[in-house]
Amino acid sequence: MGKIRGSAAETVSPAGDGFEEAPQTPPTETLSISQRAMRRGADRYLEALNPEQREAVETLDGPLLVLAGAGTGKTRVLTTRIAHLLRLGRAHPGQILAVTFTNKAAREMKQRVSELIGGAVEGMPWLGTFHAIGVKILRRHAELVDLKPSFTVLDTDDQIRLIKQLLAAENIDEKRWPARVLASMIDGWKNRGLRSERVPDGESYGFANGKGRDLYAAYQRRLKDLNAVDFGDLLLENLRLFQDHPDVLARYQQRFRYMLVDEYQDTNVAQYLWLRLLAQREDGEPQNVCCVGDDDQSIYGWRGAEVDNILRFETDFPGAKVIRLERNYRSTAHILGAASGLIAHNQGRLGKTLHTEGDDGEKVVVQGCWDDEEEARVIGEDIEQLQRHEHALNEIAILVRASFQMRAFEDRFITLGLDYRVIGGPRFYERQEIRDAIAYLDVTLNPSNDLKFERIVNVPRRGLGEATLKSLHQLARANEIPLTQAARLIVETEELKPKPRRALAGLLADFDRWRSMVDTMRHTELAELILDESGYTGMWQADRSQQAEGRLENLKELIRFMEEFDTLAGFMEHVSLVMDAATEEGTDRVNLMTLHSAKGLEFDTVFLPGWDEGLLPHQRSLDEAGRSGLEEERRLAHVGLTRARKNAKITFAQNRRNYGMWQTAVPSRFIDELPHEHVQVAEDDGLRGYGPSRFDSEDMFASGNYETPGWQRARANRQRSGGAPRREPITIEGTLVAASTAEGAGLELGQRVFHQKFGYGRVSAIDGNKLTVDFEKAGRKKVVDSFVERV
DNA sequence: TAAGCTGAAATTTTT
DNA sequence: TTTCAGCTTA
Repeated sequence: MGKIRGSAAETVSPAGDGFEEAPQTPPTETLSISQRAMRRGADRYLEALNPEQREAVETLDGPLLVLAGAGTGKTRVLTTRIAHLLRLGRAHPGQILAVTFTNKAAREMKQRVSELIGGAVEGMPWLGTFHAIGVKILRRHAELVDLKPSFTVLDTDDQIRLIKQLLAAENIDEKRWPARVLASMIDGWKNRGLRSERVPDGESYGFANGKGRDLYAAYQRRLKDLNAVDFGDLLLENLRLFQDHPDVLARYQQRFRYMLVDEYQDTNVAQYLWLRLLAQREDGEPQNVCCVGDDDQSIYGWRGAEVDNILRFETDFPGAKVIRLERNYRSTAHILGAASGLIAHNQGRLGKTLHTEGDDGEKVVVQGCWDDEEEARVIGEDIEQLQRHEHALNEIAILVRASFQMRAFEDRFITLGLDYRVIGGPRFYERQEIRDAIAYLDVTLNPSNDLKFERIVNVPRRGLGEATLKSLHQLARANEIPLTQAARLIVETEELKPKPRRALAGLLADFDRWRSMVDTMRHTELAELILDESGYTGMWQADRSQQAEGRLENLKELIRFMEEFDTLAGFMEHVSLVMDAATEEGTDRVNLMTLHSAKGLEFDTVFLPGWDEGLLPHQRSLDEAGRSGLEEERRLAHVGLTRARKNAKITFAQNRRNYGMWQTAVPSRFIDELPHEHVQVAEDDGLRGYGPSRFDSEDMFASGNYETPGWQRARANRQRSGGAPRREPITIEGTLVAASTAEGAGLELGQRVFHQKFGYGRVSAIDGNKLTVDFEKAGRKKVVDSFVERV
């Protein structure tokens, strides 16, 4: 994982080592002896802040919005503020509510607070993600919302499986109305704080001709039956709890004397409502709520985040103070200038002007490429160049808009032997083997968890297929009992054939045995035993596919992770909410990730490939959300640029393969929105022109309309290597040893081919690497083999 | 039950 | 083009 760095002004020593007396503190008599003793540590941490940061830390009463631009020390303000509250004795750790979006952010905040206050205060119980805090509150009052305190939190897989069952029960064609579509609709409604009865008609009609709302309601009923909630419910049920039980709400309002919210621009409606309920005090006490965010970094609108929440803050919280952090400690003036100039094109923003006192640095480089392969090649070469100048690979990142872009880079880096790591992707907990393992553990503890039982009943294969499961379901539904119980009954009957019957009985006996060991055996050992005896480990050991080894490794990692908990139940409680991908650090590698997952990170050098119209901004964003979509894409571009400390390079490709079809791409409009004074257009150094580019000009540029600006640029930058796409020229340490020939490319007379300019056609003559092709639309043309693809 | 086939879809991702 | 899910066939 790329390191999250603090701002450049990271010079604070852990508080507690200073001797200065605090300049302004509350009356000493209100503090305990230990607090007074702690206070001798003084306010050195405040002196390390700039005036705006300091104001944000010291404005303790009333609503406060801190607009913290990229690299302006946002996390430091939040953590210092918490430390300050504690140091002044304004609140006990248990009276501060601090919410983040990710576990990572929560962990980091804990870490930094405890560094600031010298580790003297035990962990803050109410510092965590919205969801983690939501679970905590919900467990305490579960009965008030028709749940048992032991409720389980469903993951996405379980959700889908459950919805599939509902659709089947309603005889809804899953092809036309896929379960995942309904799942994401329900998710969207929950993000907006909507319970089924309040789903608007129009939206209800969006699924299965008006069954949307009813299915949502049925889904919720099933959840209650299962004593389960999904992620969205964690907040929604909190809202219900607070709304229906004002006394409970009042207790939390009084408890949380100070509230802090990180990444406020990412909050959705439900989270916003939740915060408002907690902050809205009727007893006349001030609403000490401090939200920190940056409207220019709001990039999660598509999953329910409402930029409006941050834009509306002053209306929502009358008398709110707004403090802008605009002093950037991260990037050079050129990078900042480019980013600021770009984001200034957005309309709906509160407006900030980032500035730095640092060097101008290098201008942002822009370079056009022929296609994505060349893009990868150019960037690969740049990286090798940087490497020769001892630039750490860890400090280089390639930020792409969509993950399919990564492939070209991975291919290239593998050929170059350049170490890289991919950040993001499927998270640890989401991996199949991890979910399977957890399902085994879950059923061991909780035999009535039907969804988990179904998941693993035939993994590894035990001959318990569709037919068996169907009988089980029938019996379970008829008697309203969990599947495992139905299984117990059914093995006593003649209903199943001997084979499945024996298999099922065996599995039940296994679970019983494992369950009997829960209290006596160490939970990590038990987990290993279960995975072993169930045949699950064996299944992957027998699997000779490439990924099998990694999966076994992940299972071991899971056991290691369990060590951090005392009991199996304790582990299960947290596993769905608090398990991140374990990213190795340590080795020096180039970082490859999406723009989304780059938020919050920073690197010396950042490459931003794929600034093509349609990719960034993404076409789908434009289609679905119009101007606000465009603005979110622009913010994404802005996030990308502001990740760079020293160097940023933007590239675009003139040809991109979209689902197999070559398409001519146009440079992103964002490129032309960058201020000229901060940008340098890369010149072709002529060194890269190997391969067919030496001799294909006569064909490529002799005829036809090649005078468009795009083609002119393409010509200026032409560095195409030999070989049809996906077929690298054979090189030994960069020396071309075998250029493509028509024969080598497997072309023969009559072969149907595709050309990005002329379309489809058939080869009518071959002369070395030059082909004569009869194109279906463009007629007979002479082209170089490397410009066509076999189809 | 399991491999092979066919057709549709194809951003971004956290909890 | 690739991937993946669901369906068909051995």
